[in-house]
Amino acid sequence: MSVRVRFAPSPTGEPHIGNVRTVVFNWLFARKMGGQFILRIEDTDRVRYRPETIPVIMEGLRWLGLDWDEGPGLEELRHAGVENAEAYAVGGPYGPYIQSERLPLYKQVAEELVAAGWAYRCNCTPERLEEVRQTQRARGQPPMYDRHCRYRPPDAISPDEPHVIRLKVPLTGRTVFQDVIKGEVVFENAGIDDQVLLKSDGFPTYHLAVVVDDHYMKVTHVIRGDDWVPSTPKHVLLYQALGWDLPVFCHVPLVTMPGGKKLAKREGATSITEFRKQGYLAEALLNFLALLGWAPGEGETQEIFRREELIERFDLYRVNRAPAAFSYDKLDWMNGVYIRSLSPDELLERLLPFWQEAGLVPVPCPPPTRAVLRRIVPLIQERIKHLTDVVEMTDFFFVDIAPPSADDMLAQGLDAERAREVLRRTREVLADVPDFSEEAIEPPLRALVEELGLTNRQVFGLIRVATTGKAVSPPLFGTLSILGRERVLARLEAAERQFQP
RNA sequence: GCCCCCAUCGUCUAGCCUGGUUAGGACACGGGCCUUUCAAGCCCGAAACACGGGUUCAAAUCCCGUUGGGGGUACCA
Repeated sequence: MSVRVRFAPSPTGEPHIGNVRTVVFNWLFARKMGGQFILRIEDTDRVRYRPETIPVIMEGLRWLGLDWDEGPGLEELRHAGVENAEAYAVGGPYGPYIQSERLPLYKQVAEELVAAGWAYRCNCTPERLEEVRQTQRARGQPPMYDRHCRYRPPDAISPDEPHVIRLKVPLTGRTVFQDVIKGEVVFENAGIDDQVLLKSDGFPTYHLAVVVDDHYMKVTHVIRGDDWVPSTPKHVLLYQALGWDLPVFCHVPLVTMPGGKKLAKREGATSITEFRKQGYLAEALLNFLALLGWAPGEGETQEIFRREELIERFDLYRVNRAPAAFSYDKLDWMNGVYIRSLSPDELLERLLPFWQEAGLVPVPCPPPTRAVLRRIVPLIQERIKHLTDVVEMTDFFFVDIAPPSADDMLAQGLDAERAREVLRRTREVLADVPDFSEEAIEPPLRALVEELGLTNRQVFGLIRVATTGKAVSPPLFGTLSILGRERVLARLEAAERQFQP
């Protein structure tokens, strides 16, 4: 039987990076096993529901290269109010893939459970429930539903009045399940709450919906975050009540923030959209995420794995049991590695939107500008860790700079008189070179250093500040060449004027 | 509180299952080389088996406990 796994986000916002890592494991496992990866939208929480996040979630997955074999089709996406639904519709033989489109199914299963004595109706008010919990807490007891309605006559609550349906958890015994990375996990039934399966608004809770859908969608491996472990016995009970085969459970450890603390906005990106905006490459993020909690083992020290290599080597059974802290440092390094591995043309394509976003390059990019960009790229390729870094590093190519302060230009220890001389002589030399190519510029400039009896650092440093306005810039000769004679001479002159009394 | 999970350098990890390693790699960090700045690259360095008991000739590896961390405890997922 073919492996079938799923990612089932709740459209209440963008999944945080820990969830995304879990998706990566699901996807990798499906691809590795030649199985199917299913996308299912779990929109059963009507209070927090935000339909506009559905396409955002899908865009994120696509950007990362995590394609799904089955998922919401055209009609369901339109029902959900997704604009441009055609762009996202995939469909599949076990749809619908949006839970709000499957309500009758959940209702039917819940009623079957009631009829079979595995569930019961409950019309306790939220107020009563809260009261019960309060007193339990006060007594130091675990807060659980007190099963008030469980012991009322079956016809005490009419199917027509508002009520919920709860799972009738066995009072004794234990529920056991096997987990791919944890092994056997045991729960005492006495500690398991009579979970609500069907809410009073007719929507199922996660617990009912996930079991029903995973069953009917023929999901073979439930790979999800560790936080679901305590709910799993409820699901197991449901499978048993329904007489359905259990899927293989695999609870992967959670991802924490660098400090080891819970994932939270604040410091750094937490969603795919944010990483994308901050100039990370999809292939770098994928590589990084795959290695967060998983390693090929067997003494392997390689860390850079292309998508195909990840698929080939990924092993669900080797996923680490301990939680992993997200490391922006390591991601940044890896992003740099991927940036450096790109061809200059490819890098240019990736960089273009960031230059445009910053307003440095027009949209669309005119061919002559593109030619200039193509010359800039090799100069900055090994100097950026994020695509966004290019903006600050190259802005002086596109906009006029203010003449640098005298202080900035004297940072290399020259006095004003000397600095003026250097700038003047540089201007003379550069005015004379036959063409403004890097090759034509470098030798006379080096000769000038000799002539003035100064160091490379002193002379080139000054020229750098004068022409780019920065103490740190791409390599000088290439930079000057791209800037062009006219602008270089003008900036040198402006810089020189800074020393006029 | 109760339940569940987890524990190797600061971080990600290899090693653990099938006890015997100078406990390996990477990021970050420190130093050096290269060098027009910054990077990149190369070399070197510092850095870990949480603690306590067992079992054993031998424990990072197996068992128990402690501590610590995380998760769950909703008509959220």
